[in-house]
Amino acid sequence: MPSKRKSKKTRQVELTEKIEKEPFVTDEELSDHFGVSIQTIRLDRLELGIPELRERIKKVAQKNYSKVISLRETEIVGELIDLNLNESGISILETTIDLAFKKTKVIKGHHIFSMAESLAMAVINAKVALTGVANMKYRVPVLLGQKLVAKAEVVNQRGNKYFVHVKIYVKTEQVFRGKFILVSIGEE
Amino acid sequence: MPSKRKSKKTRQVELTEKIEKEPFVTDEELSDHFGVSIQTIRLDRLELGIPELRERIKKVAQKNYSKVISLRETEIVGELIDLNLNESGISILETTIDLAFKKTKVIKGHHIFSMAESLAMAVINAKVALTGVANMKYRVPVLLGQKLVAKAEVVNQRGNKYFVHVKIYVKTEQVFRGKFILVSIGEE
DNA sequence: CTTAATATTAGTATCAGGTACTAATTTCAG
DNA sequence: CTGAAATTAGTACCTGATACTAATATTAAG
Repeated sequence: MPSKRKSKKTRQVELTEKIEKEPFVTDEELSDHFGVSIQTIRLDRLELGIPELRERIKKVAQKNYSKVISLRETEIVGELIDLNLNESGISILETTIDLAFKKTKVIKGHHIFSMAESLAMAVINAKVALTGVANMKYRVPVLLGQKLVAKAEVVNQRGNKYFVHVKIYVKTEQVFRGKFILVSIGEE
Repeated sequence: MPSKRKSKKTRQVELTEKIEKEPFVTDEELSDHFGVSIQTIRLDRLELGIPELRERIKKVAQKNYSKVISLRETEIVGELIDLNLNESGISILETTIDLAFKKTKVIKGHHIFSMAESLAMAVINAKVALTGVANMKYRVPVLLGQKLVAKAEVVNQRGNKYFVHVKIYVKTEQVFRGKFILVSIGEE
């Protein structure tokens, strides 16, 4: 007869899932939920290498805090690895689960777009640049785990308008191309 | 002679700013930084109504945790207010400071793009849709505070390919148009 | 049934980063 | 010089833990 109380293994699997889903749960709540003592929960966490509540909260906070910074402060998606102002630039982006559709593992289009747009803006030597017009094509879907390399070239400049072409590759295959017209904004 | 140590008022202003910028700082670090005792820091926080470190971390975590959910779970940017599957859809988006360049108050292009893309996907009656090709134009910059109305129309369907036009307006002025080709993905 | 191994529970000391409170000391302005 | 404001000190207590020891319960095997 299987005991009412679940086996250690089952409990640990469920515990992992539960904490994954609800990172803000305390050991005490877990102990209630699984009907075991708090010490058992702690032994489980120890065995499974799951950090304590406060550490989990901190992780969530820091992860998203830095994400906010990387999107809002630096305003560039991906890592800038080469830059010749007003000429060209290269950035790379390791695609993570964050950027993909959960079911298909296909990277969402707007992240690819953001990568291209932010690189285009980075190569322009102006305090603030604004996407005026973008004409773009996605060619093949990008899958989770693929490393994206974006190359931007300034092809023309007229007054405060810059024409920038951005191509994104996975290895040698082009997965995206876009033409950006960026307008630099004065200090007024 | 102005004293080396800043006045209470100055300290409290700087303290507020510092915690605003670095929410992960402890009272002890603050006490070092300002050259006052830890008790003074605590009195300051009490007077200013600034919660303790752990509460601050929790807030950051919860705020961003829910943001992540709203972006990853619902997977639609803006609020869907009308939907005729495989025909048309309308969504609205109130532009907030989050979406804008801090200096110019111009809404970043990729948010507008995301709004259009996600609406285009929403109107397709398929489990998962993927942006295959998008051809788009930004027409006028969108400013912080303007309400965006996106209208999507399915103009054609061939097999698993859907052709969707999305136009985004501020009041009666069109600010964006895009043609999306979406490909529905099977269950395999 | 007994025994050994495994799993669980109990209990204690300790920690970080605080709150809440009381009291002493320092600073400064009038 | 004096009194109010500001600062510092110190204590007890809180939560959600870790780290560790020890006792008890459960289970599986012989």
